[in-house]
Amino acid sequence: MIQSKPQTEDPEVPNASNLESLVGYNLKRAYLVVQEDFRAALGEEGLSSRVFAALTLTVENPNITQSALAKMLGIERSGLVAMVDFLEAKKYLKRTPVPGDRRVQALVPTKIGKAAHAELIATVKAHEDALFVEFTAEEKRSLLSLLRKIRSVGDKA
Amino acid sequence: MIQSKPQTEDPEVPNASNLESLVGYNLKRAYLVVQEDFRAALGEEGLSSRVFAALTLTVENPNITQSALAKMLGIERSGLVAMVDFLEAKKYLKRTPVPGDRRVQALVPTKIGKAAHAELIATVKAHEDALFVEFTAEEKRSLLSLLRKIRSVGDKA
DNA sequence: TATTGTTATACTCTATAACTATA
DNA sequence: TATAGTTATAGAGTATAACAATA
Repeated sequence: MIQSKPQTEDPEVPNASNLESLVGYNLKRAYLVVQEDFRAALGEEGLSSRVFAALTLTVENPNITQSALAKMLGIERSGLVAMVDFLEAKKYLKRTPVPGDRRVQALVPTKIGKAAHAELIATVKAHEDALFVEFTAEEKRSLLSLLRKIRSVGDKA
Repeated sequence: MIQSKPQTEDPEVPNASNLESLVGYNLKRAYLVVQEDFRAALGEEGLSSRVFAALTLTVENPNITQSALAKMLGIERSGLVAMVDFLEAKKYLKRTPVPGDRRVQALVPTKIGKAAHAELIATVKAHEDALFVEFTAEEKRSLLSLLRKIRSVGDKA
């Protein structure tokens, strides 16, 4: 007969839900915590984390194409259009014609965009430093390493 | 002057993007890998991870109220209505009146629901076992522990 | 007054498919 | 034929606000 009482395989968390032993569930819950703090740190008018990521990669890789950027972000190119529209409207980058292939629009960060990005990076790093203040350096290293390992599993699939 | 070349604070990943050193970015990317594999494991007609979580907590906590369930899942009670509708339509649970408080609809898992849940749990655990086959037991323990620690930080905020 | 479940509504993020202009 | 960017559209997931019934 099926027990209705909470079961667990994790002896360190007595009576925990089955969900507590699942990486997927814990990843989602943890992500939401960090995401919410990210939003709070950047404020009401702040960039979303996805637009921040797009700006970061553009500043780090000037003249990147939208297709290449979408690939780096792991999203479809169609999803990038509105983000690039937004960043261009803010004068953070320019769509720029590429000599030799008139299909391509390279993304070039502006001076304003680079300055804004430098400030944003500082703000975001401060938000994570504050949020993870109870984590040792070794714990943060370990966490990042394990998360990257999950991504590498996904790359093979 | 601001450098346009990729910067990093992580000496183990030379020339990595600033994004690689951010927990939030890595959490999201890792979550998407696991989420995609979850969907594939449960198939085209399978439950979504959120509905699976709702069913799991209902089976583990029979007679739970919708408000309590929403709180456990970390979502608004309005968001639960469609999920409970779906699970009730599948005959996995029943909305049941509670004597003494006619506002409340307790959620009671059916025999069908409990059996389906037992199978689902097995499928989901198999999907994670396969996905994390390259992870040592210690790595999985460490990962779960660190993710729970992030959640506990969120609880305080 | 407060709470439970509900509805209506809207917003974010994302994907798919089809279009255009090039190549 | 294939690719880059774009548009239109739709779906999942979630939140907010308001409501009726009940406490």
